[in-house]
Amino acid sequence: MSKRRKVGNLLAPALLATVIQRPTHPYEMASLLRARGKEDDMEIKWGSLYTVVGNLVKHGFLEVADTTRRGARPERTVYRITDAGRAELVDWARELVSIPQPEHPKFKAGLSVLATLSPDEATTLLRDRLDRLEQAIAASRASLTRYGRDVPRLFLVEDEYELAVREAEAAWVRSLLDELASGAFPGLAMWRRWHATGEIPPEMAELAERGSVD
Amino acid sequence: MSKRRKVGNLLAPALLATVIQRPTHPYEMASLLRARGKEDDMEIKWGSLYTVVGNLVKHGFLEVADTTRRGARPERTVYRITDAGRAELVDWARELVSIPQPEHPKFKAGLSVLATLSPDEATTLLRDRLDRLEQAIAASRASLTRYGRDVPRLFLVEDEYELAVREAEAAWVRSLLDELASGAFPGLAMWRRWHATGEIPPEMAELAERGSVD
DNA sequence: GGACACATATTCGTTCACGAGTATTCGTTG
DNA sequence: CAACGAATACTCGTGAACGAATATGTGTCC
Repeated sequence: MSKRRKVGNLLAPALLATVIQRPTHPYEMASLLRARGKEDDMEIKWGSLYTVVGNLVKHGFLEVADTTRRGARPERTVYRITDAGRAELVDWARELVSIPQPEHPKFKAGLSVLATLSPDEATTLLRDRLDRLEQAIAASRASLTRYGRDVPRLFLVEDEYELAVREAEAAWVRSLLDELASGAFPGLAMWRRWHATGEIPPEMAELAERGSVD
Repeated sequence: MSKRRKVGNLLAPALLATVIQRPTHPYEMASLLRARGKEDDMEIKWGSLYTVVGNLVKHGFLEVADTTRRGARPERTVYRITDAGRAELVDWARELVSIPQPEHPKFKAGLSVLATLSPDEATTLLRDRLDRLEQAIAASRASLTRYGRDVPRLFLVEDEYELAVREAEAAWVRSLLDELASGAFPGLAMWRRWHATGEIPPEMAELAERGSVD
């Protein structure tokens, strides 16, 4: 499938896209990213920053342009992008945009063990999530409007995308909650009985053994 | 925020949820998960499986129940869940369900470097993505209907969730494509000119320096 | 009946991500 | 003008994640 990259960390394309504008030192790359509101995108980890820059250099995507010192502060190494780096950035961008990848959000992991909770508790927790989601959505919408005033739309698409996805999630949770509240959720009675008595319902017994070894 | 777990890997709750049914050896945990169609959820990595089980043991969430051998095959170690393990599973499930976490899908990383591509190429690539998304959605829908025949809805919620999110993504991409095709996308002319001439448009010059150091 | 693919079951070594620490300087507030 | 918090700039060690290798068992197709 998608050929495996020499440098795999998703911080890398963001860094390349920063350095492509002009040579920079690592700390400034992070600072520029942050100023553009990508902190949420990338959650910049200081530990990774220097490792990733190092790897980019090792594979010829960046090269040292200069080293300077201001006062007694640690020395700065300023990096410049190479032709290979430009090529890698464009190629990677193409791949990221055009090929949907299976994602593994935490919520999915949570849903896949939802059965460990009782239906009543699940309902309460889902309601909590919905509240939090709605708050996050409102905040995100507000911040988009604010940024929208002086940042071109082109640099806000990721945030618009995220907002759209979060809204879809909220809608889905809402509809699940409806089914749980109204009792329309199929198998709800079984689920409830199972948690009340602790007995594995016959409908599930055979199911649980699927994939056994031996 | 969410207190940091002794064992952080999201494979862990899935494993605990498997072992809670009856004692099992690692390979069988994976095999059971796979049979339940969680392979996509978790993308089981053989390398991680044994590390994670080991860590679960180290922190007292699992304990050795038995070791057996069949023929000349490697020895199996069968694990059993502990009370601490049960508590951890439930607590973790609660957290995963009720607290939305910032996610970092690859597409978002792609969108955040979308400007490195020309508007025309971006359009083509987004169309590719939409095609692939639609195929994935159709496949996912088909598999849900098939499973739905004999697996209770409760064990398919993650897949329903994923489907809903993918559909939202497709809708969002579609609407972005419309704006690009019709020319309604704000700043499209600027974006196009910039890629044609290579000159940084004045609207962006000041923007690009935001967050500079010094 | 022999060959080949697929399943069983795990170990090991390497790479990589990242948290936490460090040391200086700047800006601000009382 | 002193003091303190924030920003600057990076280093290092730990531990987790994973790829790849290993080796036998089992089913099946001709």
